[in-house]
Amino acid sequence: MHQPLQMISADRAIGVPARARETLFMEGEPCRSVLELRRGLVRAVKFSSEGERQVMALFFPGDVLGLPLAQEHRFTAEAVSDVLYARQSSLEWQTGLSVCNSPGVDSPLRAIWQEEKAFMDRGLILGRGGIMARLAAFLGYVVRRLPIQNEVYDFSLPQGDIASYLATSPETVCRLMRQLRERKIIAMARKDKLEILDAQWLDRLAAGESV
Amino acid sequence: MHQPLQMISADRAIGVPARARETLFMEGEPCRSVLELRRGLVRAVKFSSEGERQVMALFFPGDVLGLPLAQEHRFTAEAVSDVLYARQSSLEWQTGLSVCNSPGVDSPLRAIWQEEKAFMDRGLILGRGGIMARLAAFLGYVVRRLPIQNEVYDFSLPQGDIASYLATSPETVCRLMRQLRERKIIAMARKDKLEILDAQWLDRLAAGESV
DNA sequence: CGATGAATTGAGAAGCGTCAAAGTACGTGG
DNA sequence: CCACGTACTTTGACGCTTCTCAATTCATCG
Repeated sequence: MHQPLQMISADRAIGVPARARETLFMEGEPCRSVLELRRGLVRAVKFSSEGERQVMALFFPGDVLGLPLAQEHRFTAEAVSDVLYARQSSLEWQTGLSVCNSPGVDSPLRAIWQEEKAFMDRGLILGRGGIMARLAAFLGYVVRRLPIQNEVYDFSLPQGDIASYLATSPETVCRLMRQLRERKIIAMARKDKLEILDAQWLDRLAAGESV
Repeated sequence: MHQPLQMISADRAIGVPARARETLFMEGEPCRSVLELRRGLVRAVKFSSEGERQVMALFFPGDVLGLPLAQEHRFTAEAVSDVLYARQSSLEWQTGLSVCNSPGVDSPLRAIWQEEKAFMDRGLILGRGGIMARLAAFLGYVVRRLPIQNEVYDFSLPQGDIASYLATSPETVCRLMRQLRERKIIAMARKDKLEILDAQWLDRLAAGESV
């Protein structure tokens, strides 16, 4: 199932590869290393006490995840698509904390904030009334973080994950996406290609206007 | 409106008082001090880009909030009830970071994680289907963090705040709370006193069983 | 070329939001 | 001490949104 990675050293620059749906680290596991995502999407997953699975956050190229704020990882990280990432030892990272009391903070604190923000962003999105508002806000959010290639975004994110992230059902996600397509607000030439045709309209939907 | 606080020094031990609904710090304001809550409840509020208000997290006695992960505060902190808190200079706190690379981590990192967790907990609650599940999970959560006095919790939290936290309407919160009272799952002798009569049942509701 | 998981679509029912109005608690000022 | 204003809670009625279930089509991979 999960193809074993060959742990070639000296890929600090290039990055370690992982296949779609592979688990990068698991909740509860001791924090051994910090990951910096280079390519692809990673989802943070948590299981509520009753065992229900939830996508709590998404991480994009450039993001750092798995910071050792506690002894153990606070969530499970899974590759959504095929990814490339770099690893750093947690201890190494922690020693980096000592050197950051300079006023120009571009330090580990920034990384912590960036990781935390991913979770807070979901809260902000889930707080909206109406699933269309959530979806529109979500698309706006994702698009701001996704690498763009001539107007088209690489959107290889299963609708099941979107549904879980938005706390709704896959069917609803599908129907609302179709609406957005029919109204020419977005376009999807392929299932994994996203284009925003009318960003303003999307914003208005995110604001809760039914239009 | 906001009674000016007299900034008596040497209340590091006792704590500074603030009245209900007072703003402790505002989003965007530069991080000057870190707060440690001693008594009462504080809510973290954010305004979505369209100006809609959201309660993103709650802080309980013992919690630390306002950590300078960035230059500016990432949310607005408001006293829900009358509160007592201690202040520490942000710079002082930051220098504390340097001294924490020991393995026994009971350091600033723990405080960061605790603050972040408040936001993540909301995400976990909002992820559930059915508002009753959310409310039940919320009550279970709150109760685990609230100081108890012989079986009865001090629950001075307006339903409007609960509604905002749960991303629902105040009316729905009211109706569901009444259901819980009628089913003898909770009891509220007064509006600000909460008692859990059947914790197991509450858990089942939180798990999504309609029962 | 089948097999597996994801996306799609429809129909029906229930949950929940909205609007409107009245009731309650609490602090403030006369 | 009472009257009033403000903020919060409660309740009802109505209708849309969204979930659930089920069936079909579509993609991807072996």
